[in-house]
Amino acid sequence: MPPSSEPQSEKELVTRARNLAGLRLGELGAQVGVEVPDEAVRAKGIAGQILEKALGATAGSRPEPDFVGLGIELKTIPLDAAGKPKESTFVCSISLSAMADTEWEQSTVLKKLSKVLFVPVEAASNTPLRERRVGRAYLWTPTDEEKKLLRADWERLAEMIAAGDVEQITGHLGEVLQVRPKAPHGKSRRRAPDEEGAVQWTMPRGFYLRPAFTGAVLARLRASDCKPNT
Amino acid sequence: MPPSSEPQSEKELVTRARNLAGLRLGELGAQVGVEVPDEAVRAKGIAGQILEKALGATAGSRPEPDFVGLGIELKTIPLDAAGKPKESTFVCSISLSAMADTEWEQSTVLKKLSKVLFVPVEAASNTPLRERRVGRAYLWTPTDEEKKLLRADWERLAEMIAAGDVEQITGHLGEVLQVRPKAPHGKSRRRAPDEEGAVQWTMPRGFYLRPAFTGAVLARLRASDCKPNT
DNA sequence: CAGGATCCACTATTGGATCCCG
DNA sequence: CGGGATCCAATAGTGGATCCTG
Repeated sequence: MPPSSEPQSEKELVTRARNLAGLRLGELGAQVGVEVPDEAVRAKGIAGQILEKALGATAGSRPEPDFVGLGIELKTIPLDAAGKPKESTFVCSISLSAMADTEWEQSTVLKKLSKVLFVPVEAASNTPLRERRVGRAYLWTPTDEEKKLLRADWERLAEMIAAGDVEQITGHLGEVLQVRPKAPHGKSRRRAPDEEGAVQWTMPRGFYLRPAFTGAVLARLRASDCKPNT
Repeated sequence: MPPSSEPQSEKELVTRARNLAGLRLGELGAQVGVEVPDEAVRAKGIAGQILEKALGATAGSRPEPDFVGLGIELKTIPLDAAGKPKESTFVCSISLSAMADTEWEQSTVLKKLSKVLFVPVEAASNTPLRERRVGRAYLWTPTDEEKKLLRADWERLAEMIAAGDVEQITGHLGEVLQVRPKAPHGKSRRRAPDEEGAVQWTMPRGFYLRPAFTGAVLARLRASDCKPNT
């Protein structure tokens, strides 16, 4: 199986994704021409890259939805032995200087999260990378309640950034959406406005969804399997 | 100030207790004739004993409410630097053999918790015992919702004990009420019925309230200070 | 022993730091 | 560098063990 072509409809995408359930990363990687390393520390992100190819995602590393034509973002979710998300989910990098003149409705966070295909992947650390299985995929659009939570966190954080208080932000802030470093190492720096609008150099950051939030989302989507009419 | 006499009304008790707010355990201990050791590990329970004397509790170590005439139980709650309960709250020992023929309505847990005077005490471990201050006291009667939670946990746990499954009980069980060891050391043993009703020797245990539960109760009671009419 | 509880080793969580690819 | 994320040291939480007094 070569890397797939882009699916032409939501239905086709979900069908394809669900047909991958049960496959191991080793098999799936081989099918799309990606070798899976032994060491997990040298392979961060590889599950996401394999699934992009297997499902025909087109955006590459451009700032667009993975499935451009469908406006759908692909996210793999690492699950622990109990089936709960093991890690937070990266949403997007933050352009610190652009936050001051952006509204929630135009934000990259809302765009990225408007329609997401979540693909769970086993990630118990004692299971070798190659043996980890793909789970059942779900297409998610935030409910009004979920949007309200995201928006409240985003506005609080955006305001702090716009005010130049980026150094006061820690990963503790935000009930469901948090800001954390997003950099190759701790010494990376980029420009941001400070309290007086002058430039300061600060660490690059990104928005992340907390594991408890993605866990609740997955639980809701799984429950909907039992009530096909809702 | 000598040890107090028993207060004659709820109102008198609460007034007395609130007049202690702000005092340090060292001062209060001196007033009632209790010397406060330096080492906290040698003084478990001393805050409770000082407050019993200061408020005129009468029951001693009998299985009765601390204020017999008023039917009120006294509990000190250790608070961390953030004002949240640091430890679980001991409710009562469990007579394992008596659980089989006891209903919730007659249980010691319900009796003990029907009316409780909670007295918070500072307990940040870097604050010396003598310097820890008494906080604002609150008289608590469980709401219907709180009673429902307590009852559900109690019935589940009582059933396990009655069935002889006491060794299967861990501190993980119970949303607000849990069962944990209550013994001078890990080798204490007492008799309990086993699965077939024969005797088995097991560790003495007690019921405890989880810190998250007492924290929520205190938060509700504090909030009521702002709305005196509710 | 019953009643007053806290101690503290261990587990679970988390958030700052880091790694690969195109 | 932007996009795909996970690693793992440090902190928070918990529950089994323990301590004092009358």
